[in-house]
Amino acid sequence: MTRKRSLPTADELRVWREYIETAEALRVAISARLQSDSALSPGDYAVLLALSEAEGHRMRSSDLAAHINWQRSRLSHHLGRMERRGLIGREDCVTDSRGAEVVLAAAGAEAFQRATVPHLRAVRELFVDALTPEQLGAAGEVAAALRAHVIS
Amino acid sequence: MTRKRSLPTADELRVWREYIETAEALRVAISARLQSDSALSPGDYAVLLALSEAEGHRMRSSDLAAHINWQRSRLSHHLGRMERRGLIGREDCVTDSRGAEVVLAAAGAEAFQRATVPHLRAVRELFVDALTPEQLGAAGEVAAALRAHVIS
DNA sequence: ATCATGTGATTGACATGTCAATCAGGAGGC
DNA sequence: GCCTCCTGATTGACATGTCAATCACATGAT
Repeated sequence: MTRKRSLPTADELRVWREYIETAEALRVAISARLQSDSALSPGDYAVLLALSEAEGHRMRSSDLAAHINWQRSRLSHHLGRMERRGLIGREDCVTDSRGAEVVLAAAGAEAFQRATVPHLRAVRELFVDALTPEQLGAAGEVAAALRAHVIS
Repeated sequence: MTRKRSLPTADELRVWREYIETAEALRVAISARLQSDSALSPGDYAVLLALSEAEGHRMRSSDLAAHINWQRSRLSHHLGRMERRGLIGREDCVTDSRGAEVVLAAAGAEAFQRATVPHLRAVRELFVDALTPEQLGAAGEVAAALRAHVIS
């Protein structure tokens, strides 16, 4: 009957705003917990998590960037800051002189240890506990549908 | 029977990651559309939208910050950049010499006009069209539940 | 070997965001 | 008036993020 509308209705727009603002508020809240529990930013945590799970607690810079889905230049800047704080180190790569290996430093491993349980607890308290099991399932489905649509 | 777990299960964690990463990916995708359609950032758009809807296309700086839910310092920095680009202007406030009034400039009004329809179309295409009506409703409920829980 | 081309990583310039400090002007008590 | 305290707004220092340019080395063709 009616042609497909090209613009969202007021209700659809309201849901969009709630969706995006809520996700942002959650991100901020979880970041704040992480920061106060362990003095790590979400970026620090992502890097340290990847290194902790890596063979020998070390990884090629490019592989690390791909693993956490970052641009290389972003990683390079972030590693510079993390290196200054003693959380990670950088070494030359044996098999490719262009390459750099990122190594988990002792302080980094310790900070990550300190961060992980409180962080997971925060995810549970702020996200999982806010939703009924049905809502949690729905959230997963919505994310999957959106992801499939955005990527394609 | 079992005590409440303090940490999320692997499934719960997976949903969390999908949720937060998808929201981020959507934010980036919508930003990119906005940027290429109108050379405006999401921050620019929020400011221009508020000014466009304001009486006389002008607003007190603090009111504007409260309206779009920004810290005052963030707004101040952003207005500085927008002023340099000629999108807005700043005038002294008549009733309070401390205050500043932010005014929509001609270039800002024009850029906003150019941005709004493509932006709404992008929201429809990337968000609304990705979801069934049931999923859209569920997304709204999930956001409401999370928001209520995070705020409290 | 040398040269062109591609790849790994860093860098610089800039936009964006936070926090704490500052600064100017209002508001009330005296 | 004058002093103190509160409030509106800006600023500076820094963390974070993007993009384009750069630089060094690897790789393959000749």
